[in-house]
Amino acid sequence: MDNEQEYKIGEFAKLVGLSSFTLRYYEKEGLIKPQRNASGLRYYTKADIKWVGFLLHLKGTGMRITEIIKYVELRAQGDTTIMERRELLNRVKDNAESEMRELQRNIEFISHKIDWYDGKVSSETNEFKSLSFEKYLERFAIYD
Amino acid sequence: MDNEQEYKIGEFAKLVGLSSFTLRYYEKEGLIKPQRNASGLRYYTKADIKWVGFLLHLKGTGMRITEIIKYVELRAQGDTTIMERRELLNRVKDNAESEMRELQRNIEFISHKIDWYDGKVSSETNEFKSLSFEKYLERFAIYD
DNA sequence: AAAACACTTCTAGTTAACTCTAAGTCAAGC
DNA sequence: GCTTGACTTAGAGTTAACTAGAAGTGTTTT
Repeated sequence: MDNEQEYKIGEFAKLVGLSSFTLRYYEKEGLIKPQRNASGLRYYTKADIKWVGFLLHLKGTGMRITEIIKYVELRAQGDTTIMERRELLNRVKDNAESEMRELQRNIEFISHKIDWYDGKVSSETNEFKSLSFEKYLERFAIYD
Repeated sequence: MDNEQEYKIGEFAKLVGLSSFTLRYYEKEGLIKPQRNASGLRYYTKADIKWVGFLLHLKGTGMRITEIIKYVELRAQGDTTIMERRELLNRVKDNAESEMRELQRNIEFISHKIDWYDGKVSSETNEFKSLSFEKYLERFAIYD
């Protein structure tokens, strides 16, 4: 098993889609701890690829870097913090889910607007009262 | 019909959930054009409530203010820009939808993690290889 | 041995969308 | 008539997460 492949910061950056700047920044913040070789150069492994993948998933749910740091610190404290970590993730998940419902509603709204542009919405099925909205826009258009 | 209710900026701000600062900022950017009374004070109407609602839906799909301004300008140019506006909204919608799929994936990931914390994921059904992830975290936890 | 890349610390700039202050005037509501 | 709120312009501050540059040294690759 040649599992012990090591990557220098530049290669690793390309691999995970982050810049070297960002990787050093994350390290300074405590999010990544690459190893060092005899000359002091950073080396990243396949485990780091997974870890960064995890980071990006957390970030993708809207979790702030400070929260991710908190998670990492809790993990470092061992098994006594398992419930706390679970609850942290649960809060993050709840937030992400309500963000998603919100996004869904906004997409629906904009879809109706597009349908209106396509002439697919008749005035009797027009939930969003586009016509009065358009009337507003007409007044709006008067100005400059 | 007492439809012609008018609101001063402070009232209106509370009504739509924005600050007076933000309303003046939006106005400066060209997103809102409230009317003025004889003394020069801004007055907002019910049409403005709808308009701000629309704005917030657009903003909620990730549309930038500069894009919303572009939309407003297109509308002011009249019916010849209808297709352009439709396509603008369509691009915004596509972006929002792919953002939503991304968010969905991230939520799924985090849900799996929570399940793992709950001990609900057995090692044979573990798609996300949490165990090796945890092994990584163990190594990670070595460092202070 | 030269080019390309990595190391350090420190510091400053970027971006979007606000958010607020100053300073002085004016209007509205009780 | 006093308090609260609105008006103006101009400009500074905030936030998060990068992003970059200087300046000088060391390492790796070709």
